Amino acid sequence: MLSLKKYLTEGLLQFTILLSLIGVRVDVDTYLTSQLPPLREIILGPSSAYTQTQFHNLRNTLDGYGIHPKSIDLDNYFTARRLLSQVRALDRFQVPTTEVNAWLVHRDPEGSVSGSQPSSALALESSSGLQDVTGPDNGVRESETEQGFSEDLEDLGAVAPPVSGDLTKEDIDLIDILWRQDIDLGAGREIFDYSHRQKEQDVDKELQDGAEQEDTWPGEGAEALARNLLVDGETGESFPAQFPADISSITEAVPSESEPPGLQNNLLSPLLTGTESPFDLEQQWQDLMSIMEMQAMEVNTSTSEILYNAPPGDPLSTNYSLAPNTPINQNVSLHQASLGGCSQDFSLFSPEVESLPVAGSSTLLPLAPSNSTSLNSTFGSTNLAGLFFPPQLNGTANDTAGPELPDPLGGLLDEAMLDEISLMDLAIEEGFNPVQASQLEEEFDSDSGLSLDSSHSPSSLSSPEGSSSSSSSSSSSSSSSSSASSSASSSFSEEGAVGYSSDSETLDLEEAEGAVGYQPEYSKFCRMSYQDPSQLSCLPYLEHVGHNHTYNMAPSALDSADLPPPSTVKKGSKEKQADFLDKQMSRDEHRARAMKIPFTNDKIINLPVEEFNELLSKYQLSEAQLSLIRDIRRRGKNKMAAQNCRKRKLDTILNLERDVEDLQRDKARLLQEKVEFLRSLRQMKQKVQSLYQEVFGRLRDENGRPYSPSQYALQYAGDGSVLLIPRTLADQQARRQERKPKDRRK
DNA sequence: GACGCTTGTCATCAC
DNA sequence: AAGTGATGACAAGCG
Repeated sequence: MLSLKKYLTEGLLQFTILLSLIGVRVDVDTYLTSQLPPLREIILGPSSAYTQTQFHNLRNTLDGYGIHPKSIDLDNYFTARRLLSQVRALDRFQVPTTEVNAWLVHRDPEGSVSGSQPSSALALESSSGLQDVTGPDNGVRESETEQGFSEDLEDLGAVAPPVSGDLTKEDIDLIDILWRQDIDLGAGREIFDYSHRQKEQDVDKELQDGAEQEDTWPGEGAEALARNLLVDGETGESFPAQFPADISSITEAVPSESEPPGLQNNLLSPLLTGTESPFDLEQQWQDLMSIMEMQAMEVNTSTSEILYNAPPGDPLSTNYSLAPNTPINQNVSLHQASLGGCSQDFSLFSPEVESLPVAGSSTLLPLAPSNSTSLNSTFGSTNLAGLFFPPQLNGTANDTAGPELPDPLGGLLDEAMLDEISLMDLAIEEGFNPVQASQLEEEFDSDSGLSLDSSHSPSSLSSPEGSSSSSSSSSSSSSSSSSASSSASSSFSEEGAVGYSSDSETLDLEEAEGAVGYQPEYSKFCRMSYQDPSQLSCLPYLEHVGHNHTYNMAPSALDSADLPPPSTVKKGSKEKQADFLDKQMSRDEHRARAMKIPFTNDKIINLPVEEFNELLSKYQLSEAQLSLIRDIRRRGKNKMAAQNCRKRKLDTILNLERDVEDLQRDKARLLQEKVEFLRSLRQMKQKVQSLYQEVFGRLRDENGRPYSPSQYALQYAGDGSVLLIPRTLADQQARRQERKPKDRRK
């Protein structure tokens, strides 16, 4: 029951706070279901701050500082509050440039070529990809680099503005507004959902239309070959184009004339699979990507400039575009495929080209959601094969041609890609990618504070008040002093709960001042005074001037009984001072004086039980006196406990606020990562498409005529072979394969 | 005088 | 069982 109650109270409280801070639309369930312990703790967490026991444990076990959790560090306390406004100022969608730099550093290794070659970012790919492919003489690395660059530009809208092209200005504005709201509220993927759902519907329609278009496509090759073999138009040699199992290239075609055209094990090329689901997925991605791109550019100018606008400095896109490109020039070759030097003709009969207003040079356009039916459907399966099977130029004039077909591994990769995609979407929707969890921790190591409790944040470990410590950077003095004081609090008698043995200083002070107040409080106020304008609080006799509203109200009864009215006695300065001091005394102090308690309230409150009892035994005290002493002790301890409790509450709120900020930062970062992933994916698809077109266009039948794209399609088998099969058969297989992932998801 | 904030205090629970 | 801490609730005081 206890744990349940705590869960309810703490969980609800924190949950509510989170919701209020981050926005109603926060999908807390995702965090709850998230397998990140810190997140769970944020919501349900054994609340470090509210659950004292676990709070202690966390401190002791995780912090390693051994600071007593109950110690009140008013330095941190007030520092945190003072800096709260500053922290709030940061509570907005921000992707610090440092983060971007971090990405660059992290991703450099991935795309070493791209990262190290700033100029590459500017390269345009567009149609150059095909040109590069057709030009075997081109330097492998250079050509590929340029290709990747051109793709980048195309991605940016120069060649193929996929989604933005469909959006009207009003749409863009609306999206932008929604996006801003999303950012402010810390939520908003609904926006994307909504948008891409609409897009999805549109895409479905388009897909259907496109399918019809494709069906009615006039076939140039005319006769439907019963064979799925590649035939050299010149030699008449039939052969199946084969890809090496290692996926890295299209190996020499293995002559297998006996191979029936309908090898069911062969998987349809992503280019040829004209099914809806992949298309939808692709469409959604592109929609989302375009939206986020616009958003990213507006939300974070610097980031957007780095990521999108500055071609030379676009490390991400460069990386992604180049990485796949690098391997492109290897091993891929369709031997025996009759090129006939008509590599440029393929665009004329290529279904993709014809069906789409995209020429061979503008192969990127097919990606436009509006009309890229065949392409979208083909690439719809989101095949990353391009990464692994980049187009390669063989260097040899003929066979190379190099064309690599979209995906040698065909459906295998398609499924894998679907999984990957789903995982990515899931991660993004949930705000966290399990795979990136560790990365997130690294990125936000110091200030991440993904966890609710300060104990998770190294920076917050330095002191009981994680928030204050985390924000202590603004005032180094405060941080140092606070941490030092908190760490030393156990040795001092400042914290009544911690150090009961009141030091001589306290006693002296009290004796000098006539048992005024509690030394612990004086120490606290003095410590906080360095940043508090009212440094007078350092002076014990001024403590209550501005803060204590209760103790300066001396009980009239007691006062009258014990202390003569000021007006009736001397009216000298001493009397005024005494009167002033009296007003500074707490009610309990007045009572103690009235009852002639022989020792100070501080002793009464802060002495350990044993010493306290020993002290009582030394005096002959009446029952009333004993009762008062016990009440004073109880109230005094409770007073400090209340202070601790309130401080913990504030800390908890501050920590939650910081956590929200961190989560928002993470979300923004993940969204940008997603944008980059989508961008690279689109580039790869474009590349694969162009390669497919090129390969297909170079194929010739026995008569030396090109195959009709409407009637034939290239198909990839699991063993890496590439087959030319009738389009109808390819479509059937494509549909079949698309059902698999769907079913599997269910 | 109402209002918000701070602080102290009480009651209660849990350890 | 007593002592103590934690915490919600309330009240008083102040600006």
